Amino acid sequence: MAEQAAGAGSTAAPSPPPPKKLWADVEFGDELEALTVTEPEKKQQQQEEEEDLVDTSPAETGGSKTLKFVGALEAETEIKKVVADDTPYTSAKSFEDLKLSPELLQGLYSEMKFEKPSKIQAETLPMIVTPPYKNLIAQAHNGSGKTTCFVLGMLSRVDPKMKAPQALCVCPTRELVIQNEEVVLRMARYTGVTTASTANADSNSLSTSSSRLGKIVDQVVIGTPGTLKRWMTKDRILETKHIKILVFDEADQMLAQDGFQDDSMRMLKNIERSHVNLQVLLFSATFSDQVKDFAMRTIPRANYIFVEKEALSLDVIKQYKIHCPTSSAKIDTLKDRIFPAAEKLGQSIIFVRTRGSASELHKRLEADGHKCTSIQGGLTHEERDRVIREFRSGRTKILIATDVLARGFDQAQVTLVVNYDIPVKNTHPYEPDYETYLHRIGRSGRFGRKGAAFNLLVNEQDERNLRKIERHFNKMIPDVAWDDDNGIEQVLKDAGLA
DNA sequence: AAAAAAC
Repeated sequence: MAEQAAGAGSTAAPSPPPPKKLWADVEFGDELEALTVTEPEKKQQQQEEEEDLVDTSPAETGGSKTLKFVGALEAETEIKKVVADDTPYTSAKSFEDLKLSPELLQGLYSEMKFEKPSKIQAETLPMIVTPPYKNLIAQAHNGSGKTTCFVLGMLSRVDPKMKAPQALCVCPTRELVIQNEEVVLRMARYTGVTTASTANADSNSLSTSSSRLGKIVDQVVIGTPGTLKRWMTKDRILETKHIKILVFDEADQMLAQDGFQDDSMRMLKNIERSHVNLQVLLFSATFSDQVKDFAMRTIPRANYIFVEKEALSLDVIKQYKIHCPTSSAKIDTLKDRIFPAAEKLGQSIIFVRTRGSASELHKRLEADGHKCTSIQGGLTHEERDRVIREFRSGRTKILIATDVLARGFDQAQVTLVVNYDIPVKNTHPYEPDYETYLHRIGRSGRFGRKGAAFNLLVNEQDERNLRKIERHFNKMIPDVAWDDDNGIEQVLKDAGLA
């Protein structure tokens, strides 16, 4: 792709080029998030009243130690918002409320086609863009518009005239880096802000980034932890002294001990050394209690927004379990029952546990004449990019993936997720991985669209793990018979998909 | 006893 050939240095967009279609004809769901306002009028009024109450209430004293509880904004979704001090925030009813630059507003309206802030945007954006630019830990449902929150946060704070990195966004996968960079580039279209990303750098095989480039002059830098760390330390091409805002996307994974905690902490410390008031933003759909504790200790004096875990398993995604007597019944169920129904619907992602099973399942399905592709971390970057490009364009309907794609991947056409393997932690014995489960099924049903998820169970351990998942989210997951194709058709009809 | 990044 042309933009990759440009390398890590500059994907500059000073004057608006003719609208270029990214990812072929596929739109990012983000475009829709601000348009879909499902919130009933009454509820919104109620919310505004609560906000007003908060804003007019006498300021409490006591400094940063006393957290002020703002209250459940919306009883049904159990959102808990707490501000770290007495800064009054009013939720943004329009993007104009945020005092953004005209260029940025133009990007929001004419490029992104946004009309008004989504719910999470209305709540978090004032916290992000209002001085004194406090830290924020924010949890919001899958597909509710988190990306826009932190991208707008970064863009509203950088100075296009200063040719140095001022905003840094760290993501867990290459695919997410690319996706987020696309959003930044589109939103920044009229601002003159440029971006650098680790994905551009390492897909270019001409040379390594360090030998080819001088210091990065782009205002917004997006990347995966390993390369970013190298850019800061060994290569010394990423200057951190002007960075004002640091974003962790999929923050719970970035801070998890078995995730990227070490890299993230090192980067944070590295940047903080030269910053008195670095603004740190954490965004994710999930925060396990353990990671939540760690995040709140690590990012002190932060505003935060959390959602009860029960409220996260969205009812828009219909979930089912299918008991399969044997492993071969599992693959038959996939081929003979699920695929015929799925192919009519849109696109599907089949999640498996290991790299090996991803390519093995891919081979077996292909040998049986099923058109599909697979992606996992063992592929080369070029192969990964190609697979994603084909899926984005709609040329492939069925994508087999490891958890490389479990989080953040935003493709509106995905209507069906299959957990060919139930997500488990790497513990003795396997425990279900609740967060990964939620992220996986959240690849479907983006922005209030319909979606369905099938869990294939083959042994007692699978059964146990799914029961635990049901209990954890306090959600009954109904059965479908493995050998009854009418059953699956019927269920998809119930889900509003067939 | 995995996956993600990257050495």
